[in-house]
Amino acid sequence: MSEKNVTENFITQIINADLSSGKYSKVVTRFPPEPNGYLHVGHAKSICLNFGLAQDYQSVCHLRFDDTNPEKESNEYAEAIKNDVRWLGFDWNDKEFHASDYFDQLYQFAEQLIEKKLAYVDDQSPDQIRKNRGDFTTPGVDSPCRNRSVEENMSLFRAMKAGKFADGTKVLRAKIDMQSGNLNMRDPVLYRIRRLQHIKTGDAWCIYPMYDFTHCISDAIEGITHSLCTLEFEDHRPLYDWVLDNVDIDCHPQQIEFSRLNVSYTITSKRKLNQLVESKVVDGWNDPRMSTLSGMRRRGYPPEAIRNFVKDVGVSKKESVISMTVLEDAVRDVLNKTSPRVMSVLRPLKVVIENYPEGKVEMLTGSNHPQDESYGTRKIPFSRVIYVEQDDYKENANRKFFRLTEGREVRLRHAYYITCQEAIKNEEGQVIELRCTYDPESRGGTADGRKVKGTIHWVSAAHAEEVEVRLYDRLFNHPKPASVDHFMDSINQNSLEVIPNALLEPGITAHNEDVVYQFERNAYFKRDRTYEQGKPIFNRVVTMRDSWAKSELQSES
RNA sequence: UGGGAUGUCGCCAAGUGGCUAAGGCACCAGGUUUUGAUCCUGGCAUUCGCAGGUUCGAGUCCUGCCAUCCCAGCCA
Repeated sequence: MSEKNVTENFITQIINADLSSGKYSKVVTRFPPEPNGYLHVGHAKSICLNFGLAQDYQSVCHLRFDDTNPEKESNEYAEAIKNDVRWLGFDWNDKEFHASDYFDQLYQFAEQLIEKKLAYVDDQSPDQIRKNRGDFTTPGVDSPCRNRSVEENMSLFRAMKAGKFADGTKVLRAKIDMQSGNLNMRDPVLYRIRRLQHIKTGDAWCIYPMYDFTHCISDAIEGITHSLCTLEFEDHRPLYDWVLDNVDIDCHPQQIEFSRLNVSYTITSKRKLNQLVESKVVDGWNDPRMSTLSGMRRRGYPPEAIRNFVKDVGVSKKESVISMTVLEDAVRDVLNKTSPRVMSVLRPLKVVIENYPEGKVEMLTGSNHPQDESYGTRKIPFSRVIYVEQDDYKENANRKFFRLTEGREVRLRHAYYITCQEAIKNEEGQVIELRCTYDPESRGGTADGRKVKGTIHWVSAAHAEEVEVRLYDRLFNHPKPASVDHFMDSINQNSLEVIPNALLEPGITAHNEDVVYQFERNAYFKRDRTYEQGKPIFNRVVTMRDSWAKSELQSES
């Protein structure tokens, strides 16, 4: 991968052309969330694009809160958004702005439009406005208020601002074209009356500007060069340009649309995400299964992995759904390089090593990372009674099974060769214990040139720590849950499996509480810091590739 | 049926008329390995939504058709 944050795409081509033609000498971008919810993967694409572009062009990206609708906005969301952007690895320095910073200027520009006979106050009800807008095949009908005089419009608009009218009784509209094929151009509403506390301006205003009027002007005021947004705003671009063309401002940013990021088996709609939270299907907005940045953070996804993922996926105008495997691969790629290795047995099966002295404890040395010596080594206690994974024993196993079965010898990771002598069953016929013997000469290497196919992990019974482990799987069964009629019906009922008493080698939970570990031969896990009572909890970040399990699955079917 | 957009391998995505259509993920086959992980090697679109046309030459240009997505908030 190149050192660039953003790989070449149609937007960088536009920027390069603008730079070489001399249209701009620097680029300024912006990430403009409305503080009315939590950020999710989809936002990650916009963040990485806008901030990444700014870095690539030695420039700046503004963080601008699009706070023009006090109805759903809160400071709590704004703080969470800032936290998430920082976590993702980006910084806006002192370039934090709010659309509300421009309310005065916006108001002046609105009066300008009135003076230019390009805006008017409309008395129609929302219902009448909707009816008169027409539809795809029917042209709109001019409002009876459309030809009010400049003076009348001005005094009416000032009266709106002064709070002389009730909420919803009047709006300021742009006078464009009620016949336009683009419904956004059929005299769009510019200002509405709404008596609500605003997170920044309190009750200073009772009229609030609409997105289409605010966004372009905010961009222009801040000197944004390239205003990047998602595809659904394509139809708004003519209006974006109309406003800037008709208002006295000497900056005209270019709006460029790209396709949203959709990931298979996930949902990013704010409404639906909220439904998951409200119905308690998940454990809050930061549930490790959520597509929110806070969820991915809690899950243990490294921010670098998300950045790499977004970069891998690219930027285009094609509507797409990226397979979750691409995200998982990006997560594994980072984790493989950065996670210390550790041994943990999730589903324990007792093993007694008959020829190992009772009461003896050896401290064996294990490397913390097989490919990176800088991670060092650690001491792991070994004794007569250990636990291995239930899956690592199979009765009457064939030659392809490299693990334990009667008479077969395997390597215990970082320890000795053991041979399974006997499996002890309970009354129901389940194997509850293995009797094995070990080869004292086999510690640390092949003693006599004997090779074993399998190496399995283990923990010493007397030393292991009990931990709770949570195994997460995709939240939905359907690859495009957003496309089904009732998305709640496609929820994967097995998206969380709790293992209350897994066993972890000692010495791990006492320190480095936020590192992601690889439980060898198993998966990556990160300590859940939202629960502090009781035994330590580990969330599974992502599984490892498992070609054995895959081939087993195939041979079954 | 109005307006706006998009169609290149299972999923993304390069390609801007001229060598045999990049790359990643997935998948398949081997090799290394004290993780059936990692790593390494090889395979994986005679063809670019379809049909015509222009051209010595077209995924790239033209015409027509088809498919999909977005738009009728005083949301963003």
